[in-house]
Amino acid sequence: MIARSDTKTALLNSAESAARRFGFDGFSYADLAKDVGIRKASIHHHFPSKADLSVALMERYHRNFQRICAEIDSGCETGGAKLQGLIRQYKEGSDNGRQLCLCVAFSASRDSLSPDVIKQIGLFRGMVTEWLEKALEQGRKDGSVSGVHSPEREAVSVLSLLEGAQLLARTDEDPAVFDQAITLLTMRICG
Amino acid sequence: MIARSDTKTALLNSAESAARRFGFDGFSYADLAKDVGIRKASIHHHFPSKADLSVALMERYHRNFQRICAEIDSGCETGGAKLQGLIRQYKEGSDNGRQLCLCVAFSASRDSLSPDVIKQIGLFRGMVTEWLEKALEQGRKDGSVSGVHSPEREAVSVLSLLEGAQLLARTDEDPAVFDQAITLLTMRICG
DNA sequence: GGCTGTCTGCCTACCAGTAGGTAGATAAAC
DNA sequence: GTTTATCTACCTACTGGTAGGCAGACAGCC
Repeated sequence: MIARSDTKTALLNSAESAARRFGFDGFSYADLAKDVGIRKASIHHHFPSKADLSVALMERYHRNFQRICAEIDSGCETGGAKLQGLIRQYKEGSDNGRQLCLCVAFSASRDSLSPDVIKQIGLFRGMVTEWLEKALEQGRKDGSVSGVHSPEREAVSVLSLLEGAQLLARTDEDPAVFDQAITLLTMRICG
Repeated sequence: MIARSDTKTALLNSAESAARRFGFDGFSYADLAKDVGIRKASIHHHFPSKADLSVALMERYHRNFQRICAEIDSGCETGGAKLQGLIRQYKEGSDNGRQLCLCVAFSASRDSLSPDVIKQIGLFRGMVTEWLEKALEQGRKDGSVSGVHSPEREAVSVLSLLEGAQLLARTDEDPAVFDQAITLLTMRICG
């Protein structure tokens, strides 16, 4: 049994890529079917509804991102270095302005989403915000981030800046715009 | 002739509201027709295609926003006060987290958009960025904004923060999230 | 004044294509 | 012999868009 459910993974991969490029309303089961190479109806076997698929998408995205955050933690000494690590992640995630973070893509179509997906977006943001708060706190203590007053409030603000930067870079499909857009953050990272 | 084209305005109003709530792919001609009270086909008389409608939407949005910026300019003394004015505008524009700036809503669906609309988004952002650059420059000179080093780079970053803040506030439909999300900016406005 | 042609704004009726989703069959795997 | 993964064939609802008609306003002209 090489792959109990390669198809399921292939569907998630295809759906994630499509959602991040076209948004929640911008891709269909027919698109996925063509991409993965099975019939449209067969997708319903793996994900009964588009809402189920979206939730599964967010859950996987959440897990992956959590793992990446842990890797940054273990690979970086200072709070500033950790912030740099997350910035790199968001920049790479935007694929040179060709796509968005999944929760940015979903947020924009909020009112087309199922309540479960909205809940997942909240959980994801909560996880990232908590991580950012710790990194900022550490950066304040070790002097690698300047001007930190309220790690809690600023964590939300940093996330907001990163998501906004992806959005701006997306319009021009230009990674340089991303770098410029996060100036308010980078100018404060010392080490 | 009370109204040569009230219908056209009504269509633009309905479409703007829908686009900002559901995104570009989240509203249809049928929705607009029902909302405005004419038949779906009649919309094509005013806007031959959805691309035409979207361009008209962005143009009107651009003009309105430009007027608002001018009003802020004439009503505020310091650079910091002008920034506060723009922040208020973005917060009010998000209608307590129930909708987004039109160009945020459109950006997320970029690959479903016509090239003309993408161009319009660029023009809008250029206009706001230029305005922000002047406000930051002024704030540096009059001391109402602290830590300004490169008004040009930081202008893009401020816009990115404002758009990101709308996005975050949207998920929870909570205006308090917006306030928290712009901390990186407000902590630097002195007067 | 009345006549005529044009323009505006809307209508009904329709198109091909696509959306997400369902029913039921089939064949292989455990 | 049930479970798993897929298929064909279909459904209803809706997508943006088109064709053609029609009532009223508005001009210029006699």
